[in-house]
Amino acid sequence: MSHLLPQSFYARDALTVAEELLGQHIHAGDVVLRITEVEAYRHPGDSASHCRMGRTPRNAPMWGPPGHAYVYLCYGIHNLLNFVTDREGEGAAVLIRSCEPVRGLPTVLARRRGPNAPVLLTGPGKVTTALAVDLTFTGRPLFVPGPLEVHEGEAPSRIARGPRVGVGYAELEHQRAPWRLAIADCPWVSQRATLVPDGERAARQLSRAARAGGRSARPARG
DNA sequence: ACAAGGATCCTCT
DNA sequence: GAGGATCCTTGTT
Repeated sequence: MSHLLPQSFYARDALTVAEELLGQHIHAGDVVLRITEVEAYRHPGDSASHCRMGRTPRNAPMWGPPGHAYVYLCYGIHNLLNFVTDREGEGAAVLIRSCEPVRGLPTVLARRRGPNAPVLLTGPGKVTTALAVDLTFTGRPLFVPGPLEVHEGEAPSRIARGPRVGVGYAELEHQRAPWRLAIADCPWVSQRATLVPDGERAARQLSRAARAGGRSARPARG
């Protein structure tokens, strides 16, 4: 028996919700996926967010009450799944980027085209394909019984952070913000090279300084 | 009404 | 590592 996350879970800052979404389970029909990688799109003033231009018909769910899905079409091809956070009237959400299969693997494989193996669920377009989530899911609540639910899963032992992917159009500050979060040392994560596990940033700076012969280490990035 | 470009994925070199 | 697929949203004329 698993437990639906309440709407209050989502009624917080997107970065906090993103962190706590890692390890939780998405239920859609017979498929259950464990969330392994997310990105926070924050309110206010996040120039990488779809809400950067204010309220529009497409991003309306992001401004609505928390705990609802926001699904949009990316590059004319992929449906990307977000969970709305913060309060009604604030445009913020968490993008679900990667998952680990928990149940319904045959269904997931049947929905998939292309190679399987480690890239099966690493990337936001693949997650929606596996869940059969499309644009009709936008605005739907996640905290009541229905076709798309989020349940309590297993919290990760360690988290890694890095810059968000594909936001080159944003201001530098928001390109670099470490608002992509993933379960550390988890194979079900995309673009792992740019992620740093919590607690290792200081260690990396030290070793970099050592390699540079103790001379001027460059200032930390981000 | 028009043009531009995108929170990606896959294939091929 | 580069490019094409593919179409909707958005801002501009």
